[in-house]
Amino acid sequence: MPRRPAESRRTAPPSRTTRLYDIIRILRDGRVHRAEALARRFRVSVRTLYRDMEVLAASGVAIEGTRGRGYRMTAPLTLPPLNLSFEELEALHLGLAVVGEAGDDAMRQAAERLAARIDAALPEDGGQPDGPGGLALRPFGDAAAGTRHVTAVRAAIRSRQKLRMTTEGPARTVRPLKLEYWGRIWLLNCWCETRGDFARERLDAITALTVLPALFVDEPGKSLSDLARSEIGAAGEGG
Amino acid sequence: MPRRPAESRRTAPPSRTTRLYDIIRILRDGRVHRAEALARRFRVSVRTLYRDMEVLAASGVAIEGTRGRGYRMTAPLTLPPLNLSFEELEALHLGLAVVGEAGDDAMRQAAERLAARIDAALPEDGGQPDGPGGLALRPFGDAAAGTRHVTAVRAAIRSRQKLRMTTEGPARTVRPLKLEYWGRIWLLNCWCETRGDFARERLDAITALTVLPALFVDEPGKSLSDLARSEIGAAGEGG
DNA sequence: CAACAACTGACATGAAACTGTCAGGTGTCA
DNA sequence: TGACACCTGACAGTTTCATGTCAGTTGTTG
Repeated sequence: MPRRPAESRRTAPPSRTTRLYDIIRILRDGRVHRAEALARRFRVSVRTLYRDMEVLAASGVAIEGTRGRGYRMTAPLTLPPLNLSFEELEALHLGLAVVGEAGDDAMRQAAERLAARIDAALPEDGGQPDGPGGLALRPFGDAAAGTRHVTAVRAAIRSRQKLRMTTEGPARTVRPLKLEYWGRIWLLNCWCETRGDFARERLDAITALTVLPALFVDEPGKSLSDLARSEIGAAGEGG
Repeated sequence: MPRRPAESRRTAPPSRTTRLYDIIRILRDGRVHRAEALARRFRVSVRTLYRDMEVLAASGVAIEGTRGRGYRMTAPLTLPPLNLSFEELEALHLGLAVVGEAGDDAMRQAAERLAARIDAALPEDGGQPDGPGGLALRPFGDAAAGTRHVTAVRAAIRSRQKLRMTTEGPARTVRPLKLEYWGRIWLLNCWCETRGDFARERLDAITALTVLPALFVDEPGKSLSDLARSEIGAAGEGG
């Protein structure tokens, strides 16, 4: 059967794809729509309209149908498929983790929901997701535990407040100097008052953290620039 | 023509959808692959392989083909289409704005790039995007300006540090009490020492902000609970 | 400049998808 | 409890899509 030229689509019944997009546009008004009315509007059977709704739902469009009532869209915003570098994924994850800790209730819940859904959308085994469009990558996992303290630590660095922290040993008092980020792991560089030496602590290993009211000032041999010098010395020796 | 039962797919040539997913899996190694080799591997013609690449690219998969060389994937991570509530979009945007301000250089750049691309992916006019899967909604706009001070203000609230701020009048010293979030606008509820009264300031209106070392304690009539009582009183009178 | 490999349109064929019809089941609401 | 409207499987007929073939174009690299 010879294919109709594209311009005849204006008078031909619309393709299924076109109809699906049009259904989305209509539903975006947030109102309830009955399948029979939509079917009539697109001049298809109600069975076809039910098939359409099934396909849209399977494609990830947030549609909900209720017996005795009709269809409505539950999330009117849709991001298209996004290709991310690893850095962008980390930024996305970190940003949602920060909002998940620091935002007000509604914002925190929204951030947590979104992070969970992004996590679910990126399964670890690379398996094919149920619906079309998805791709498999790696999960967010427990990285939120590592970001839990970022906000507090960063603020303490800025306001030069000492920290009392526990990792696996006894609690220690430290002067937080700088944060580093190594792909999913945050490292705190600090002067440890308890041990009298510089230390590097992974934030995800901190089990208890208290921001102390005590402030600190730079002292010779214990500042960020001293840390940098000791690193340069160590790097020089190492080769 | 009777439809083959699903289980016979295991011995039948794979469906196009399966092949497309398999192509993505292969390309994810980051290496260059020639179309002829992929075609041989999937036992299809090279023309079909070229059609597949066109469909994958149109679906948002980050593939690039170079004449004389082959195909490779340029962004190995892909988020599928995500349906977002307005709150989730705000959380996403806020999270990226925070990382864009607070992250280290690589993280900040990644956050800014991603926010820009999300912004671009949600055009204002609600038009149908070029490829399948995407939907149009509203742009991010300039909300980052309003989030610039969130981190500092929140930390000041927690550590009970006074703030010196300028909006459109002269600089004022305030005691930050609580932050509220009203869909893209952050409001700071505070006791204004300069004016001797409670005040509500929009964070995006703050042009200069300094976190003072001075701390404050609750005083009768000037605390968060006093603010709540004054709000209840006003609400009671109003209706 | 030649080799390499991406890239594209047109056509015919067979397979797959879409559609309407039919019959029947199910949850919500007043 | 009845009205309402969602929901689903099976079947047959129609339409669309995927594919291979063919011929030709184009950009990159050494």
